[in-house]
Formats: sequence, structure tokens, C-alpha cells
Amino acid sequence: MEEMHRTFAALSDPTRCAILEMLADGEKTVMDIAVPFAMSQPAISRHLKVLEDAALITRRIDGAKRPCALSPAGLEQLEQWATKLRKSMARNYDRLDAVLAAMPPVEKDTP
Amino acid sequence: MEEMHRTFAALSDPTRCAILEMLADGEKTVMDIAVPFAMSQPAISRHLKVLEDAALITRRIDGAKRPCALSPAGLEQLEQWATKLRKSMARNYDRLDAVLAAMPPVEKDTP
DNA sequence: TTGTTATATAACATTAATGTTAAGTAAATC
DNA sequence: GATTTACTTAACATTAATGTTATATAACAA
Repeated sequence: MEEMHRTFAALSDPTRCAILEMLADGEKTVMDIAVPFAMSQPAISRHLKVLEDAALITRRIDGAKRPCALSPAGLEQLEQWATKLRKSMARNYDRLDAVLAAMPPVEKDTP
Repeated sequence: MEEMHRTFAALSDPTRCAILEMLADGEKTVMDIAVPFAMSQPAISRHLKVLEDAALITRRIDGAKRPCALSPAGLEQLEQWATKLRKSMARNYDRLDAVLAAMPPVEKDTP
């Protein structure tokens, strides 16, 4: 979990987040992806490269086309990282509850 | 899920990721956090502000100290976003499987 | 009250990210 | 085989992020 920030960096751009959400519908070519954005196609190509490097999408070759699809790798890593931290947090609350429960009733009950 | 990239931007820096992982152990003051990093205290203060704005940490006031702790809000949002995409992806595979299963056996079985 | 500790804010330099256009390659179509 | 389509790569300008030091504020300790 030491390189997590690379994955997050890939997701830190609104265009790239939107691309991933488009791909939730299934595979799309570079042009399919580019059209809805007010941005040149080379710009989209570079966003796709960033997403691919972060293992968030995969690209296959189909003639002159390069269809893109979501990749499980990056997404699972992301989910696990968030889950891990959220659970640590919960454990801390439990520990705090235990400490409070162990305190003398006077401290605990007086309003 | 339209502002997700703000959360990701907050996590796109290695120092900020490391800070969150430190906070998994529980609440820490600004100085507690700053010491292990080869970086000035003002730099850490600004990282903390970014994390707070993204609802990834909370800060309370304790005299001159400002203890920081993980906040569930951002982390849950993160987890849910990743889960949503991963599930869409799985649904797409299922749909593809259905299409393949509906194909004539000749296409499916011939090696 | 005076000094010290804990933190925030401001001003600034450096670096990296994002977009643009122009040019390059390789497959598809006429 | 010439043109068009699909995409990548390169060169460049602009903007934003990150760090630094200096300075401000507020609580604490002597």
C-alpha cells in the first residue's frame, strides 16, 4: 500500500473520473470516449495512458482501434485501501469505548 | 459522485497518504504528524488543510493543539465509488457470458 | 510579563500537470 | 495505390501544486 498515491493521482482529474464512469457501461474506443468531451482527442489519449499505467483500464488492439475497458486490478486495490483505513478507524472507536466503559461510574454518569 | 476527483486529488500526494495511514493508529497532533517527515511544519499544516477540505480528516481544538483524526465521510465515499464501478464491470462480464451462452453450439464448441 | 510551544498564513521559487497544435504511423476504404 | 480514419507522439504555453522561509497568533509555562 505504499504506491497508492499513484492510483489516486490517476483519479485526481475530473476528465479521467468521467472516463471511468463511461467505461462502466462497457468497452469503448478512444473516439467513443473523446466525443462527449470539449477537448482534443490527443488530450484524451494521454488521459487514457495515465489510467492504463495505473492499472485502472486495459486496452486491446482491434485493427486500427484500441478499445478500452475497466480493469479490476486498480479498482480492487482502491477499495481495499479505503476499507482498511475505515476499519482501523472503527477499531479505534471500539478501543475508546472500552476505555470509557472502564472508567469509574462517577465520571461516566455525572452529567 | 461528480466531485469524486476532489477526494482523489487529496490522496494523490504520497505525504498525504502516509498521514492518513499514520492516523489509522488514532488521533495525532500536527507536530506528532510532522516529525517523521523530512519537511517543514508549515508544509504539513497545508497538507492537513487539504485532507480536511476533502472530509478525510477532522480537527478539534485542545488548547494550543489541533489533534487530527480520520473521518469516515471521505473514506466511505471512496469505498462506495470503487465498489460501484467494480460491480458495473462484473455486470458487463455477466452480460457477455449470457450472449456467449446464447450463441449456437457450433460457434461455442469448435476449438 | 516574558519567553516558549503549537499552529497558521503569506510570499515566493520550482516543478509537474493539462491542454493545444502539428506531425507520424498503421489500418480501412475507395 | 491514394485517401481517410483511428490513434500516438512531440513540442510548447499556461496553470496549479508543493516546498521553503519569514511572520503572525494564541495558549502555556516560568
